[in-house]
Amino acid sequence: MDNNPQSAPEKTHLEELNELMIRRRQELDELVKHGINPYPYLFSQTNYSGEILSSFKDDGQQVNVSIAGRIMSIRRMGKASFCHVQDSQGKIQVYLKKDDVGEMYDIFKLLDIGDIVGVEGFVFRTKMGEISIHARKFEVLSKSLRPLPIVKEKVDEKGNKIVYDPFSDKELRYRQRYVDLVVNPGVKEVFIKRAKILRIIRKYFDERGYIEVETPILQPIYGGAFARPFITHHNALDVDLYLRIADELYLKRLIVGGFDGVYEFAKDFRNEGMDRSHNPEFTMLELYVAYKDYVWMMNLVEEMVSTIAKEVVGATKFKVGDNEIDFTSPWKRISMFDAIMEYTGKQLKGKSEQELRMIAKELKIEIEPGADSAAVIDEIFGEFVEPKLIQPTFITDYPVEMSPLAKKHRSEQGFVERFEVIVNGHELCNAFSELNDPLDQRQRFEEQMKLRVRGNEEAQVQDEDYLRALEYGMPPTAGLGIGIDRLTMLLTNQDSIRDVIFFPQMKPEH
RNA sequence: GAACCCGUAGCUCAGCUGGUAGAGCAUCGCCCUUUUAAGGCGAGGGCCGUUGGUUCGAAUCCAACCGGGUUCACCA
Repeated sequence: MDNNPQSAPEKTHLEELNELMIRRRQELDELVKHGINPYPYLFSQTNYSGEILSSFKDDGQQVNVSIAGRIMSIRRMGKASFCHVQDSQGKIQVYLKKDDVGEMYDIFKLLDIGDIVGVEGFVFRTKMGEISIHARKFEVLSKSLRPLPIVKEKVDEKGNKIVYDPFSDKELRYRQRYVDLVVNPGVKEVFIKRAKILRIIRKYFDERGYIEVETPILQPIYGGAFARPFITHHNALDVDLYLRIADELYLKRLIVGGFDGVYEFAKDFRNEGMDRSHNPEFTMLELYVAYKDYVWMMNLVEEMVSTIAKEVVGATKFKVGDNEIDFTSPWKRISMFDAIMEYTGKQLKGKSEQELRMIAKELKIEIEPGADSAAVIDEIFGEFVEPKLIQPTFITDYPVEMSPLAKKHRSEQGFVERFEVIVNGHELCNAFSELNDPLDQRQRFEEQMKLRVRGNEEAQVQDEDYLRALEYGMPPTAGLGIGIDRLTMLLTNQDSIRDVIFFPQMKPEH
């Protein structure tokens, strides 16, 4: 081994090489000197760790296998060694002895935790009882040049796993998710469940004949939600464009165009604060179905979410944090004002902005001077009701000022046909009977413009093309939006949105 | 945006009544052909987040900045 480097340590883009990294580069050179290609092209793996472990029988029959994966631990004992190799299904122990692999044993000495190898051999059970692969051959498939965090595990007498020195630094875990995924097996599980949730929803909608569509992310006018947008610029057209905050108005244009049901898993972007339940880009599922109303949509949501829970968690009743949540239908349905009445004893129906402000004062809630009555009501609801709603609950019938895209209530003056589902104290989805009266819609936009003048940066912007579409005629339509990240948080029992997004937004590293 | 907490070896952490750095794992050398948090003996490894200040002397005290976490605000 070359122990006197002639030149100063080279640098990567991120940092100077430390001892461990220099060491691994030297081993890489050694491998090449031995005629080994440390980065070959192919390996024909025919088995996976999980499948080998579950199908093993102690019947003396020799079963030959070939696996590929990353070395996660090594125990060297002179002329024989054990290591654990991790593939997509988990880990399996590999036993190598010099008598069996010959010259290659010297190559194995040049390998480290983190290197990717292919192993051929037969399955056996060790004296200590662990099902393992007795290697006859192995191949280097990729030499790792960086030390992986070392996480050790021990299984106690009761079969519980004790983890020593877990890789737990959240900053490193999020910035280097690839490392997190390698050493923290639970992380992968969450994302596999996330994929499963998407698959189930897709299947559920496709079976009903709804069409999955794609609509613009770059929009000349942003709309469909209350939020501040990201702005970007298109050079060739020399126009500013907005990253969408919602795809609602485009999906409804498609309903005008004659689709009876459309949905999109949309990455939306909102230029706002970040916290445990907000990432600047997030995934929203929106669905629009013609000739249906919000009552119909409530039934769909109830059925679909409990179906997802059953398939992903295996039950409709399960623990999320400290709470046991029961998605079994039917869920409670209560109007927004009745819910406020229930939790505060205050009746808000028919109250003016002044009266609402008085009530807020009695409840000791601070209200910003620029707030309109809708904002006051929402503040009261958010403070006193939402956090108390643990079991899935439909909150229905919102004041018209809060919902400029929702249709007027068929019987309650001043309200719209809208519902949200609140679970575990957080909004899970939002839906309404869509406003399809173009004249009413124009008035609602005008109300929003007035709010904007009053200083509300999040008030919605008038979209003339959308109004034109409505003027051609949109059928009665039910619409729904579900936050996929939040749904995933619930079903995987994660309390931070960063744990259900592979690469959450972070400040630049340098 | 605000408050509080944190930043020491590749990883997980100790050291913080100021005297210039420590453990376990990982790494290196020797021994070890069924081990498993393998073991035994020995060794190396640090701009103590950055920049200033106080001091004879700072990982330790102070300030600013950078990054992270938590809570609150915002996100209806």
